[in-house]
Amino acid sequence: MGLNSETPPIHTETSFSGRTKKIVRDPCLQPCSIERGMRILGGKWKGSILWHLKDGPVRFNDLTRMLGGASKKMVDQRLKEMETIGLVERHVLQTRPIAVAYSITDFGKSTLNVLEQLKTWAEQHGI
Amino acid sequence: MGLNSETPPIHTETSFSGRTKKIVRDPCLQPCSIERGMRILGGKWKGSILWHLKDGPVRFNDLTRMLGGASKKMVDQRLKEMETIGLVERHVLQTRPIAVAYSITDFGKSTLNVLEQLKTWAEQHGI
DNA sequence: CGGTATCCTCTACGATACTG
DNA sequence: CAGTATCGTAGAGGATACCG
Repeated sequence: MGLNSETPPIHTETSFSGRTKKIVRDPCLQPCSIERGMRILGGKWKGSILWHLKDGPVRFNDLTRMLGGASKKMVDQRLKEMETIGLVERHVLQTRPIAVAYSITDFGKSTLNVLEQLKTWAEQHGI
Repeated sequence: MGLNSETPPIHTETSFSGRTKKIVRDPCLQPCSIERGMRILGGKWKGSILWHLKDGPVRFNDLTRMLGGASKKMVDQRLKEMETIGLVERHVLQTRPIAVAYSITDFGKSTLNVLEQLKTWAEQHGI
């Protein structure tokens, strides 16, 4: 699964319409694949979320607690982003009160190597 | 080389002084090492910079061109951050006009595994 | 060439309160 | 419980101009 299959070009276009200057510079269309990868995983809580889901589904509030410091709003936003990308899945459990669990997809699992390396690196260097 | 050797605690402290509410929440003091690692490497251009320096010193303007879309200001900021952390080194070449080259340190090289994994992942999944 | 300085916009993110 | 709504601020980051 992928988002697009070709290396996208740098897209820096400047158009003038009357006095209005509009610059189109899509931050995801980067020439360097590392940069593009970082745009997906490098967000503020994304790596951690993925990591905390690796051992099984986790419920929303539990997740926010695990992240220690992230507001519900932020976690919600990141989860939605990651759901549309296909990194995580959302499951509604029919209970009262309602419960929602998030799980990692196969695509999400494909990032765990990278994250593990990052974790190892961080720990080895006392980050 | 490391920044600190122990896992820092969550530091979320709320203090009231009169009417003023001040919340201390240092973004670098995260319980999850992945999150902390991301704070170092996950910044907007840091991974790419490191990657482009891996084959030898690169001059400032060349670097900005390689990054394709980053302003001089941004590159400058990132480089300074990364210099103080010890990821890169700055060398002034005595020429006219002046030339400055940046190189990767040993500590910087220690990140290349992670970045390589990220690159591979991104390319395999068409990111 | 390798930056600084200035200005300005936009959005990331936190706090807080509310809802089905 | 799992969000949504609203508001507010700090800072990220771009444009532009200037300098030794």
